[in-house]
Amino acid sequence: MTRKKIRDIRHEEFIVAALEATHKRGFHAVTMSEIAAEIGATAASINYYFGSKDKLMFETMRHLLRILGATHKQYLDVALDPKDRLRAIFDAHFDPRFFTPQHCSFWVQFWSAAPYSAHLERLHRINQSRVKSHFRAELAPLVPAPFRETMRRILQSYLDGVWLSIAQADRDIDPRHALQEAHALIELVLSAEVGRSN
Amino acid sequence: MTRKKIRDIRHEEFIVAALEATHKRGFHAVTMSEIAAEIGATAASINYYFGSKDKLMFETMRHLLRILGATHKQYLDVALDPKDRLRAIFDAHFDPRFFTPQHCSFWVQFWSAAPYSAHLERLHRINQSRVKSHFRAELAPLVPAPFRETMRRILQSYLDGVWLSIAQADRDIDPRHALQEAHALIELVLSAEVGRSN
DNA sequence: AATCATTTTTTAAATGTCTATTTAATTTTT
DNA sequence: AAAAATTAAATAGACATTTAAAAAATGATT
Repeated sequence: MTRKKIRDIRHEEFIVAALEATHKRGFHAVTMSEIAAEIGATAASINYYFGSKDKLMFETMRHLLRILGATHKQYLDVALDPKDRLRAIFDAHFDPRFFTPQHCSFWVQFWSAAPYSAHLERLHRINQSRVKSHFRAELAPLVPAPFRETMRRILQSYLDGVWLSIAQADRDIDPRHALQEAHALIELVLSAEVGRSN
Repeated sequence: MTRKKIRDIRHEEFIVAALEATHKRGFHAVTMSEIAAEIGATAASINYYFGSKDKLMFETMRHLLRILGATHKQYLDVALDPKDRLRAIFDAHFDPRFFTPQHCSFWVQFWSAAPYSAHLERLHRINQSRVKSHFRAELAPLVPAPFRETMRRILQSYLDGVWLSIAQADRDIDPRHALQEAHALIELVLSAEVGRSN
């Protein structure tokens, strides 16, 4: 077995700490010391490993995006038909491993911070177009071209909106319920009578 | 004519300044000086009129909520049937007076800041339940009870999601297009075949 | 109209706090 | 012994808020 390097262990620990501390205190309000305290370390060691607070936040976000991508891939691998593939996007976003208050909080704060940081914005844009092109590809065999973009934007806005509402609600959320509702929306979109838009 | 008090003039000026400056720099990054500079004033005068930065932000948010409420009322007043009344919620949110990059930015940042400020959270909760109960009331005559809550959450999440995407996109947005798409979603929701909700 | 006292508005500068980052030394691991 | 990891303390900059004084407006009285 490849013995884990301390560097890698700390990287992961601090990222988890950043998620937790940010959830508690907010993206901007959270301090280096608070994050470090989360794992009984000291602020200086964050800089030793990450270089700066911004870089830690950046890496934390990348971490979330990697999980999301990998989870999505898993669902795609077992999808049997076009509808399954479309569902896979929601399945990934609403996967219990991913769909936690901590993650939703961080995600929403990332959204609101992205327009003001070149690095975060780049990350955001990359993910946004990734999701967009997946939606497009999966909708292609299911929805006729003239309505496809409208349906895509509806689905994508809905997806973002749900995350937002989770980040706000402090009560615990049931991923299965969110997923069920997303599937209901998919049915709705796919059952749309062609010819009556607006 | 009631001559406007200086106090009222400044109140409005600073709120507009806060919206503009926050749009440029972000909710947390923006400084008192930047806001004041927006109207050629000085940071100290903000405190003279508002007491603190937090209070200015609070008042700015209240200002947005007042506009939203009033606009909604206008649309309700001319609504002829239940569907119009449902549309009125979207009409208000997507009204050109309201649906600007500045407003969307501020709104999204408010969302992400609310969980960490008792005052902002209260404001947020009030608005959230206001919108929620309007949706419920307007959907009542249009959608049978078993599906109503699901449909409401879909519509409401979609609404929030659109705002989010506007705050991100720096390109200008066409309110009419957003509205058209919202109306398409309403049609979709109302045309749902009862009995097939996955 | 003009003066002047009073109140309102505005500002420059001072204050004090908070916090990311750096540094230099210490502890732990290899 | 050398390298890696960790920390306490120092540094430095940013910024909201306070303070005390100046400037502008107000209005009553000549």
